[in-house]
Amino acid sequence: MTQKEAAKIDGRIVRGEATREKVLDAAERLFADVGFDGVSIRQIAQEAGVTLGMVGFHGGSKAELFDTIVERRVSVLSEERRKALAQLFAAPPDVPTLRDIMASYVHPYVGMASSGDPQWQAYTRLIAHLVSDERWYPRVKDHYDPVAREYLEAIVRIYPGIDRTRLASAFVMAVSSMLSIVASTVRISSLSDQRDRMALSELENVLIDFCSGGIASACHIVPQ
Amino acid sequence: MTQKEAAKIDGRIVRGEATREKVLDAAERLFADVGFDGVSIRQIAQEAGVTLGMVGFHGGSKAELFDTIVERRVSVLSEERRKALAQLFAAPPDVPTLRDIMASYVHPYVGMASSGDPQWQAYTRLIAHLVSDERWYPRVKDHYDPVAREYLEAIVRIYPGIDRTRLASAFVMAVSSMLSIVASTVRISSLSDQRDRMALSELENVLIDFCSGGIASACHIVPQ
DNA sequence: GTCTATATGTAGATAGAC
DNA sequence: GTCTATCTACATATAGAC
Repeated sequence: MTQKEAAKIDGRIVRGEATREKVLDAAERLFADVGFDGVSIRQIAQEAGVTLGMVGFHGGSKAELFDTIVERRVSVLSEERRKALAQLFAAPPDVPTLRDIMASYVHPYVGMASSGDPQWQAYTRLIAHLVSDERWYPRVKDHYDPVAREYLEAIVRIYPGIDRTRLASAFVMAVSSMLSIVASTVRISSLSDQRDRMALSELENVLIDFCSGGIASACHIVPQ
Repeated sequence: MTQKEAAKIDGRIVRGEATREKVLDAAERLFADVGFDGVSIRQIAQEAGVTLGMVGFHGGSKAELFDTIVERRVSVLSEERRKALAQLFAAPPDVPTLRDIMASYVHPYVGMASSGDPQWQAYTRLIAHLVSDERWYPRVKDHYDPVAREYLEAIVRIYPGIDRTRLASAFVMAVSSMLSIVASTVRISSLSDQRDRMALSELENVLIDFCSGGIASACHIVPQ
């Protein structure tokens, strides 16, 4: 019996899924605003429009709830990036530039943030909290590291003589600036009108120039 | 009557100052580890080795305590940066490079972090939390913005035709990467031995290359 | 699946003795 | 200046009725 058939038969299951999503979405928004410790489960319940018990039932403990929220976004983003990177190397005669590679890393993230989906916007703010959090950073790091390593190797393929230690450090710096600028831009634009969504798209080019130029400079490479 | 004379006459005043410092230092370390909401006043009291009432007496409310901790570092750092920037422009025939300017912004911060003072190390981790925090960021922003503006104007003086909007964005990106990389490096090295303190000094050059190269690239400038 | 009620602990802040 | 004791509110988590 498929899930869909089950949903047909028993209305409570679909209602349950809807409730679960309301809980996760509300928690994502609140965690994004004030971080893990700044939010109470009661606030999440109120934001989601459900009772306190429902948060525990669908989300488990507060920490489990947080983990769930992070994990459901990671795979989507990693998939986008892998596809973008593969596409760059798909046409053998054309060698992608460092800027191309960084653009393919940055663009999916900015794309999610500027898609208009308030949940993805919340997620970018949530992630920005995590990079300075000793408790959660190791976990998200494990999720994002595999793809980041693929990007480092792609850069090494183009610049075989590159200093790998410097490259790794510079890449972390680039990611930090991306997370921070997107989160703060989203934070500002989510308070105002449509016009500001353009700002993020324009900022994307500045960000990509900054990241690729910064890495090139840090690794003593002549971008070409 | 000077404070010192008062201290001589009444021993409680010096003891009180010492207690106050213990409270502020302990709070700084704990806020750095887990952020504002992750710490209880009781934990601060225990870390400082004082009673709960003492934290309230010397630190005021939790928010006031936090403000005090941030403010006592800002002036020191801003002073260092202003001195460094003025020195760059002190010898009129020599025009400082963009890299020189960014180095004079980054170096004081890295210097405090790598000085070995655990309180300055804690502060760098604390600041890293704030940039993604809606409640505190506006306040520290007000503290740091004046000096940042002086740096932007210094860069404009060297590159009069520069795109100021791009420059401002790129500068924020550079600062973000600095805050993040210093905090995470300090976090790692504070758990291990002296040898790792070298790492931050070496990383400083990579960071300065990254920031200046990134800004140059984002502003379509040819660094020279 | 959903709700109410509650068990159990901890939060920030302060009053009052010394 | 310092300590103890306590007020009031809110936290997480779950048991049990529906």
